[in-house]
Amino acid sequence: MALGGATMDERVPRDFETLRATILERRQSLPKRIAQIAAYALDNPDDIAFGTAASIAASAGVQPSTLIRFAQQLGFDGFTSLQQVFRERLRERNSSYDERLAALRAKAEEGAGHRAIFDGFVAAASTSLSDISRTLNEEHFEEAIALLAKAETIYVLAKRRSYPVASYIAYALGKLKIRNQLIESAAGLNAEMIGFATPADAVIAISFSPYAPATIEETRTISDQGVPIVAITDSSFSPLAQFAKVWFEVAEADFGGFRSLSATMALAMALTVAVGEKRRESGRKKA
Amino acid sequence: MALGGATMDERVPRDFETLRATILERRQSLPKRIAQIAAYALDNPDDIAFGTAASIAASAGVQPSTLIRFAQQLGFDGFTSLQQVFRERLRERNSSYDERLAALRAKAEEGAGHRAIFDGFVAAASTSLSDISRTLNEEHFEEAIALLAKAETIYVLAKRRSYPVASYIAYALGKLKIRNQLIESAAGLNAEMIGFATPADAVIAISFSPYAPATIEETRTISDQGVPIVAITDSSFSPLAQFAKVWFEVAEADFGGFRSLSATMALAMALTVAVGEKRRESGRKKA
DNA sequence: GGCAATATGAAATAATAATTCCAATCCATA
DNA sequence: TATGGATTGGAATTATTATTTCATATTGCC
Repeated sequence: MALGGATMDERVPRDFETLRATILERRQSLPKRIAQIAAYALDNPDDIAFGTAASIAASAGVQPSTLIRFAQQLGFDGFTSLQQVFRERLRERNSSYDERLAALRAKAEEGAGHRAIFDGFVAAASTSLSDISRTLNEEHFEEAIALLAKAETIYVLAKRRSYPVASYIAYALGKLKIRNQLIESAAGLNAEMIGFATPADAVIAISFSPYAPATIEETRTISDQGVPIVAITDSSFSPLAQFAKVWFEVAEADFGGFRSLSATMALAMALTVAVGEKRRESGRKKA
Repeated sequence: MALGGATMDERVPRDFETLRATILERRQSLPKRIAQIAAYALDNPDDIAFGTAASIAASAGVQPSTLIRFAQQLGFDGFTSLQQVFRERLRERNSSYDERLAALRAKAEEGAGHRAIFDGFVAAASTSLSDISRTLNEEHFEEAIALLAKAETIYVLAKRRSYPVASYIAYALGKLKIRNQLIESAAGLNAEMIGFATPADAVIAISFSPYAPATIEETRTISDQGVPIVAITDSSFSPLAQFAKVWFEVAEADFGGFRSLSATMALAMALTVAVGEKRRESGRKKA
């Protein structure tokens, strides 16, 4: 009996894109282990290009024979010829990458197409990141961590453009099992929520110009209750700064009227994880 | 008597640039055939990376044994270890940030202060950005824009980790006066909201592994209603991909267990703004 | 031009890696 | 729940590839 493999009409994918398309098309019908190696192949194409059948199989958690069966199902006569496709891809990419990049730059500069918009946002994000990594005040950073680490509940306060950052902070704090409360306006009960905060808690408030009046108001209120505040904002003249124990000035580059959030996000994540770390440490000390 | 090779003080070049320099420096003193293979190696580094000793030797017009002698003269113990340097070079071109990230991770793990955590998040974000800017499929990008631009209402669907992106998209679409609906679960009315979508609308669905079951379910439902879907996800094997008209694969680097969102954010913003642009264009044409 | 040291070619050998084969397991179907 | 077919794991086999060896050629030096 013939193997499924090389019947007459079978087209063997010669280039990576075709191969990729073929795999995706068939993935529903692939057996479990074969599907596993298929996913691994598309996710780590470089490993396929460089590894040996045994090493790749081990990384993907299957037997070498499965890897060969996978190749054969696709119409190749063995692993070696499948590997050629992955190698070819690397060669082509590297040889033409510089040229392609140059072409893209030229196109973007003459303002053609939507790619320029994408490149603009990527550039804005990169700029913001390198900016914040240069200017971050480490003392403030440590202070903020200390302040947040000893809070009973961390309140997270942000509206409009800053809201995505707040929701990611809330998500991350939750994952780290740190009690937190995101102040959202859905039910119009913000004032009540805020009322529960005490000086034993802490607040992360985020707001950029034009500052959402609600954020300012709520920050003022919560500050009056004696709750310490860590603020992330875009200028030392920000109305948030006056209420905050510690504040960070983050300059985000903008493109097409929308400012990047990447620097703020990076800072927010670093704060969150560092607070988690600090809590683990002091928890250990106490125990 | 010993071969010239491995005397005590000999430093074996570990990276391509050092190797290259070493070869150029010694080339005067190399015997004829060795010089021949040396020249070939520098001119066709990709061949060295992927070929077999026999095939390379044939292309360069020498014997395999010469190739091995060449490697040994440089201090390697054989062709195989020389070849590693050429392969490493190809890999590094793709991911030069990866090493830096790995180093930062190690540093953060051995408790080297909170600054390392911050640097880690910045590095993860930069890596993700440079990655997506290299791999974005422009055709898919244009398709997605076209599809979203002609939608009556754009539904935005994401949970948990992806939710911040969704909320930013909703914010930006609102600013651009594009009708949109963020599918949130607050009131438990998702099913009803989704029910309103028609084939004249469109969906942006975002989900990363581990895929929130609710997102998958809702995407399936809305897809069954014939609403075209643009998906942003992290692997072509993502369950979202099968429902989507167009999908983007975004590989976000992670740090401390939290993946960056910067690439996804940049893509999301670019999509949003490009859709706004496209609408203005076609609006003008009609008027 | 002769001698020694070095370099080269070609085939033999050793090492490594791909592939095949068969028994065990899983899965769907009656 | 029994049965047949497909799938999988793991070792045995085969193929490929790197390396070594040794005889031969070349080069530089006296």
